Amino acid sequence: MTPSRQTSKVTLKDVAARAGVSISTASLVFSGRGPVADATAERVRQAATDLDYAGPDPTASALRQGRSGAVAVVVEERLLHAFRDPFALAVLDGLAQELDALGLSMLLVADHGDGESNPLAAHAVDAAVFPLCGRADSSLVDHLVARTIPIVGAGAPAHGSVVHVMVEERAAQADAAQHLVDLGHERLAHVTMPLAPTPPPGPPRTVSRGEIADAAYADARERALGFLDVAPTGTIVEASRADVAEGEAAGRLLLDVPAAERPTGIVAQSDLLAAGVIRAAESLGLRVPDDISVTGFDAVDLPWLDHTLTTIEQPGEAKGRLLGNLTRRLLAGENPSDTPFPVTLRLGDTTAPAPH
Amino acid sequence: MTPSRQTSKVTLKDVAARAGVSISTASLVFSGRGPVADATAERVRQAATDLDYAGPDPTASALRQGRSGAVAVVVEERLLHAFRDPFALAVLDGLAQELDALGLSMLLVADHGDGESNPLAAHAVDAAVFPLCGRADSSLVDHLVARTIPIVGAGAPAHGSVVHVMVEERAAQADAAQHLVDLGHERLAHVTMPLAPTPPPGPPRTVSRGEIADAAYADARERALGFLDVAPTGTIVEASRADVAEGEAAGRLLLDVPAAERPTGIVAQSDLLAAGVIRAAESLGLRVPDDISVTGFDAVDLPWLDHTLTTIEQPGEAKGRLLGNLTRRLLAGENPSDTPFPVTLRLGDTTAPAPH
DNA sequence: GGTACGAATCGAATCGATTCGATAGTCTGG
DNA sequence: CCAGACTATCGAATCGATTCGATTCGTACC
Repeated sequence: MTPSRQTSKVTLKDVAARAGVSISTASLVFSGRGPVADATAERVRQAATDLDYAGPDPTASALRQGRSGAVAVVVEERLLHAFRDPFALAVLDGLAQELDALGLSMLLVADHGDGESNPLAAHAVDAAVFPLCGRADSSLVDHLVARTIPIVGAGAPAHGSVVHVMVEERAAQADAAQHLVDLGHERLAHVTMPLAPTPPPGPPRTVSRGEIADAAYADARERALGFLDVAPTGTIVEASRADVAEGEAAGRLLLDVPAAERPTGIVAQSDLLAAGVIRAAESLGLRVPDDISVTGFDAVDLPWLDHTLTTIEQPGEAKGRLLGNLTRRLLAGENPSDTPFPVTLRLGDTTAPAPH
Repeated sequence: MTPSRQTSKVTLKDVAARAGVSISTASLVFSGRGPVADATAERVRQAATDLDYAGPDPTASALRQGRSGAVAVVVEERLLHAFRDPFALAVLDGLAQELDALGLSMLLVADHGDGESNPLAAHAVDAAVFPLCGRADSSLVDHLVARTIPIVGAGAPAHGSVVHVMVEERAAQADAAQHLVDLGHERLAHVTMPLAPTPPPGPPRTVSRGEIADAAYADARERALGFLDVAPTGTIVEASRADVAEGEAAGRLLLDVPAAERPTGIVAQSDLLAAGVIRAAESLGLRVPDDISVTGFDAVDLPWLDHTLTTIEQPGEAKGRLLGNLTRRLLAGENPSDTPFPVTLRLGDTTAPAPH
């Protein structure tokens, strides 16, 4: 219904013809790369306007130049779950800022894990980023390596060609546990994020040391090991998702028991899980931190939570920017190495000396 | 440091040469489009394996076929803010599901609004989606139209070439307000989302009828008009962001006044804002719904909220899928028209008869 | 006045595939 | 035994730009 539907696409050739110059000259006008007389440039621009030319075709340009201006951002789960955690969102945001400044766009790619469909085979990208710690191996990596596309990751996938931003998950989580021990807590428990891509559905469940060691997700595994370093006899419960509802369920599982068996300190692997645990505690009539101490991980902003969590401070936006930086350097031909990303324990009001 | 860095990229030509067939035959093997003898196909595949060929170059393929397999998903703000609302995330997720099924990927594009840099000029996309209601006009639209790229939107941008999913914002919000009137409430107030891309920073503020009429964001404007249809004398407050913190600030502004002036019913334009208002009320010692009734919009899942909001039910995932469907039909050459998306009032426990 | 130089422009090769029409070879049936 | 149908393969054109080396032209300098 538009007044004049263009019958065929306008190309640089058409513009050049109308301006009375060669295609190469017209190209120079748009790329601004070569010396072009002002008058000529103006004629070309006028012709482009007349013909409604929208600029050089990005595909053709990409083919010739060998770069597409897009970076694949790979997430494992459905977007809904991947970005429900404010921490993931912060990382994405930081990454977006950095890439934006480089004129790169993000191609959101879901890695379903079935080696079958390869969502990347059909797309031209200049680099790939795995911004969230996922499973240790991804079939996508082999493909990317074969295409000689640089890869940046946040702890996963584990592969020699992936440049990583590395967090000392184990030590950090041990710090949180040690903090509780220092406060006199003796019965500690731990709530993990999912240990594998498809955790057993249903309510949170207690997991064994062996299951920890075999966990497919490195971040969950390392944090659990850090907890065990400090509290070797502590109970460990796996949430099937790292969100408030699962955290609350895990909290109820741990806390809805006779007082003598009840842990007094709970180390959660994420702030959302910690918030859930706190909700569980309070709904059972237990006060935080008087009766129960709780720690989180990430230090995200939860305006609806009436506590300041004791947690591991991990600035997500900065992490995302760092990922972006590594991407830039790889694209510039540099050879950056894995980069540590420091995190620290932040004291809040959800931990206090053990009761009694 | 990889053992054998390929000196030059492997192309279809190399594979064809090694397999002893023509380029065209090799192409047929990968696209599976033409009749190829099993033995030949096998030889080609073997050659590809030998040479570490990662499949046809997506850029070249895109150029020849005229489609890139990517869809631009345009959001206005920084990603961090755009997807902080679970509703936005749900829409994105539904859209992702639908596009995934079509073999399309999402190119996340931030529309900064400055007509200067055009993030889309450099990228090949087959369609563009504006999944969240944003400002009425975007300079990107003209560019997309010139490139004859189909566009789908959720209420914005307003342009003849954009196919929309349409929500009766005004009527829906009026329903919520009417519900409060039916319960006997006489002093009503309204908390709006930002009315324009860059709302005055600082705390929420009361806005005039004129500012409503001039609002750049159609959804905020229409909802406010719906509120006014029912409560022409109600107070209206604009939040500078649609999140819990701003909702709480707006709530305090409205409720921290002498009881005689205090509204007994507050209609918020989003669930997050409503949750914030509830927090403000409770921190002032007011009970919801006994003292104050509050309504939201969207019916998102807020596991941390100890209420079931009375709200407008707007299934975000379904909305996203609908956007995906329209995209599919446009790409298939169909000519779909704007599609209504029904929303309904859902009663929860945050509204009750007016006190006294 | 002729040569050398720089600026502006152009022609043609190239990026790496897809696809159409042509050709060679195989099989069926009358 | 040959016309007709069908299968497998190939050559060449094409998608729409970018870019390198060559060409043209005017000017400055000796």
